[in-house]
Amino acid sequence: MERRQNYSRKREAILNAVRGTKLHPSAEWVYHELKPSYPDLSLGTVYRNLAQFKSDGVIVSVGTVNGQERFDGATNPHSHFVCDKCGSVLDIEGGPRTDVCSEVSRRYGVSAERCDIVFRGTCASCRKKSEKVG
Amino acid sequence: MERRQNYSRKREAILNAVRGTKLHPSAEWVYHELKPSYPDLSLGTVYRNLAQFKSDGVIVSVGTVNGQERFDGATNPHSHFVCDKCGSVLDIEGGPRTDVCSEVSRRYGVSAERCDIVFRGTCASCRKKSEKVG
DNA sequence: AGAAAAATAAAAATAATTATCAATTTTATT
DNA sequence: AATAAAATTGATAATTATTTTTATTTTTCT
Repeated sequence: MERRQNYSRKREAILNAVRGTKLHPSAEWVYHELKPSYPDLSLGTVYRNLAQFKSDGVIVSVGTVNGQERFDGATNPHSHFVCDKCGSVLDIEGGPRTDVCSEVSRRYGVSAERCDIVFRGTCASCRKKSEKVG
Repeated sequence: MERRQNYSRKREAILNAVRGTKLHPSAEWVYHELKPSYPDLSLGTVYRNLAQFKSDGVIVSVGTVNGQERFDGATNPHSHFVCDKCGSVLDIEGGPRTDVCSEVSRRYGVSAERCDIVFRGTCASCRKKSEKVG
């Protein structure tokens, strides 16, 4: 008989933590989020499980922001906005991504399976702060 | 009188190394590329100058591939393809990026200045290799 | 319950990047 | 060309994010 997956409490909690926020969290964030409820949680476990989820396609990597990899529990095709000032990540809905992927695959002879679109600039909140100061 | 920039031999060589390749190199790559011609070149100098160029907008970051930041000396708007197997990065020309940026800025109240589109999958060369093996 | 397999904690190890600082190179001035 | 001032560098240490290791614990199977 084949093994079940996801049969650890902590593994479940890690996945739920990623799915339960719009913050596109880092491993560190997940760790600190769960530490109160799971006092013996280890940071290595968070990293190990996030890597597993990512390679299983259960979660997705948004890329590296300020040196830390950020994750997204929503796997439906969408883009992201990253604030260069505070590093916050925002979901951007829409966009004809699968079309573009097959177009690129054909034109360049590659096999483009995913297409990550990342907008960068200043988020609304940081824009307000800049106005007040400068 | 104001200071000139770029008045170091090594700094110039670093910029030329990035501009002179389509490989979208990492700091390490640039270092090994220049080491023969500049035997006393230090890796820290490469990192320091790449960071400077990047913040000056003279070069651009393609993002992190296998834990290493990759750079592009071409700053004209274009997208990239990253091979998940070998980590090679390919330029993808075209795409209505500035339009999309202002659209996103308006819709989400942010200030999207750049839009990085990264395709991921398997490159032509790695596809061939897979065919031979599997 | 008890054995086998998988997952974990804690700590050490790695790898990429950044900071430090004395020495060198470059530029400006004489 | 000599010199002073400023910027840049090499070498090394320090950080930081992430991965690996191993003994122990948890989970599943019987």
